[in-house]
Amino acid sequence: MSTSIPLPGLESVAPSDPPRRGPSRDALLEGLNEPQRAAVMHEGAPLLVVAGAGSGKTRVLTRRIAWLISERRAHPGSILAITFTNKAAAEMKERVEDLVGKRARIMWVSTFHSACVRILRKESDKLGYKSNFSIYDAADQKRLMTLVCNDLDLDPRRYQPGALLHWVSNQKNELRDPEDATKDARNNLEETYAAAYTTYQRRLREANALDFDDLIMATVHLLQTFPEVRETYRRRFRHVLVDEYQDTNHAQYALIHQLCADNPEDLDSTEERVEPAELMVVGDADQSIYAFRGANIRNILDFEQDFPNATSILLEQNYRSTQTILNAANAVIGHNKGRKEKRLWSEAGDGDRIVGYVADDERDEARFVSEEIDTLVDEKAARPGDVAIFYRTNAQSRVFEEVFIRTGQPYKVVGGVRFYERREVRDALAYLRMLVNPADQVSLRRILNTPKRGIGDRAVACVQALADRDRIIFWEALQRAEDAPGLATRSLSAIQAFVAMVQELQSMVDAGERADVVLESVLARSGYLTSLEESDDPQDETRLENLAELVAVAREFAEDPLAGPSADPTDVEAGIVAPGLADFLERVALVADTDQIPDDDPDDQGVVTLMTLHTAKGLEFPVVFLTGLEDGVFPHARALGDQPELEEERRLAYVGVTRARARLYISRAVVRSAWGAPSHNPGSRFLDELPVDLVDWRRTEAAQAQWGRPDLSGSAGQRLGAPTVAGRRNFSAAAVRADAAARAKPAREIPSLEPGDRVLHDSFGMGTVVALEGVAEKAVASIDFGSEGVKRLLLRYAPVEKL
DNA sequence: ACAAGTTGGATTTTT
DNA sequence: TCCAACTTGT
Repeated sequence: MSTSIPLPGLESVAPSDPPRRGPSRDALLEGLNEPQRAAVMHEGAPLLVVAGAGSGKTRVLTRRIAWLISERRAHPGSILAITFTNKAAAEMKERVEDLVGKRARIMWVSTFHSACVRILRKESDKLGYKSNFSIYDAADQKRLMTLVCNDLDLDPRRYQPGALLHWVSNQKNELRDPEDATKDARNNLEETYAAAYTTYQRRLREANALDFDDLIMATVHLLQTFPEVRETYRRRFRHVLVDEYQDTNHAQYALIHQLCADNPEDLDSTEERVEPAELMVVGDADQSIYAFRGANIRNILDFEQDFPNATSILLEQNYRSTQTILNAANAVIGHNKGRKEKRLWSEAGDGDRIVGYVADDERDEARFVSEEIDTLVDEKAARPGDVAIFYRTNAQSRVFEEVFIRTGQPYKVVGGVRFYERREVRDALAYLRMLVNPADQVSLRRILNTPKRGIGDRAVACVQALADRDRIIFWEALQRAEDAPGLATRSLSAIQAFVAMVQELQSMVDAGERADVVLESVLARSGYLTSLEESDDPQDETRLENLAELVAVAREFAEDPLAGPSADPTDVEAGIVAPGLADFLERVALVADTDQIPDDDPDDQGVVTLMTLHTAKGLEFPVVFLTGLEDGVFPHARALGDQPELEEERRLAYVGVTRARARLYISRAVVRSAWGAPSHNPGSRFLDELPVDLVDWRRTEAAQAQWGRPDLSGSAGQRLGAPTVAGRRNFSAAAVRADAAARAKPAREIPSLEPGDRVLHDSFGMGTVVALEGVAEKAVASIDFGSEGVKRLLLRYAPVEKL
């Protein structure tokens, strides 16, 4: 392929010499402000770019990479750029390619996870994995952890797989392996958790599988344990750039540190010491909204301590929004403590005031939004495609969808149930994964009896017993099922038919058959398609469509190897590897939905976009509706009593506000039905943090009160008063009544509690109330359950009984 | 072995 | 309210 990689022999053919083929110096700096230029041109010491919302950080990143290549003669292969999403990676790559041409293709522009997988596939044997390892996502993890809980005979009420996994994830993010966790367990609970972690990890290894967190942790361990491997990559990557640095966790920080720090302490052979790579990280602490997933905001706040002699550059000029919107954002985020001061400003002028609306209930809120969109469109002030509606939780999208369906307004919901999480898609992928990696027990077990082929629990138990007895993996035991004691003849023949089918499919894979071809065979041979076609369930028709879609995705992949960010273009261009089934699976595991990524699709100009605030990060819209601004909804109820969590909610509000270019609407509902029962919500505290003169309130609570307050004198009022009165004296009667109510209806009376009260919880046992917050429906109690720890429980639902 | 019924649980989620 | 995971019944 005739690329622009400088090859001495070919240079004379092209009259223009290679460096000049790139953009000129001036072109690379054109349209950048002073600090942006400084960031692009910076040389040497580690650099932190604090990039406020809309301050052009992607621009800085892409221009800098282009600058490194064309002005500083960096080899594109020596550049490692890390982003958080594949979409961002693809976009960055494309933009750099636009600037410097095809040679940009051999850069590593990828997510942390993709980069780690690429390293691990090469080096997996050093860690005792085979290079065809599976990558487990959240659903696989949960399944595996459920198996572990069964193994260990853990009471599923006290030890939920979800909670265990969360804990394990935290351990991995902190780079703590099962031994560390076991060693440091300080009580019964932690010992059990550590035991679960140990078993979970053992089973992952047996399945030749790594979960998402492992990908990072294993890579760090690899670099720490094998200095020669680390030096290879340190020599290779001369420039490392990290986007969204505020969202990195400790393991990711350690990875960067391994690659870029000046003094990896554990490196003793000084002779081979390589100069550290040049590091630039870009981020905004105010947009850190993933702490709940292990992101550590300290990484960015402490950058200058972590990397001595680091410099930082602050980007405060915003190119997206009006000053009114920025003032609102600045005011809200200013309420967070301990942040580095940063004030966004814009040359765009003040623009329109923010429009506020207090609705009677969530339907009224949706109606308001819908009518307002109509007005904007009628006045030609905006197209529907310019409009986005944000909410805190996915469940809130429903009302908007209902209204839009009624009014005929086209819309799309981004997020929610994702393509790769659909049952049929997961089933199909499980087939493919077990073909590539038969040790992958989670996948194998998933499809063993899907569609139904008469291999039930009983049969599985017999085979498992054989596997345990002879210390072989489950798949091997299946192949020798005739040796399994106690297996019914019928089950045996079903298993043998299954094994024969799998072996036949495996031979296709071994022959290097394309992913789409294998997939189609799987669907046909397994009887999966037939079972869906024969079903009367109307849902199964959609399932068939989804599978057809999956086949199409596989076909596209098989025919377009370069499209995959995880494919190594160096190898592909050299013709070393053709993308196979394993590559397809890797791509599917690491790349989130392609079909739900919102971009500037011209078809979507007539379509309103709905999404959660988290999904909105990184996007921008001319018109934004920020809805559900109620204490308990946004900020979320679980954050109300917790300062750090409340600050994260506030950052979320900051993210939401700063998505808007020209027009921002904020709204809330006085009454909102959640899970059936209506509840009366006070306005979000974030509303009070907005300067009053910025908001034009179209309707206020006082105004809506005049229309009659249907709910206040009735049930809501009683709910407020009753528990307090019922408390103390009459508690047993109250408890009985609450119990009866709980049985009859999901909504039940709330036990009235005070700090110091003893309570009994269905699963946590005895506890002592330590704190209370919120009233009525939203009353939340912090209860100390001794060895179970302190839990925060929403009393409306928590199964607690006052003693 | 599987289908139907019951219960409990319920943020956000780039990978 | 709504969905998924369990239990029960055939």
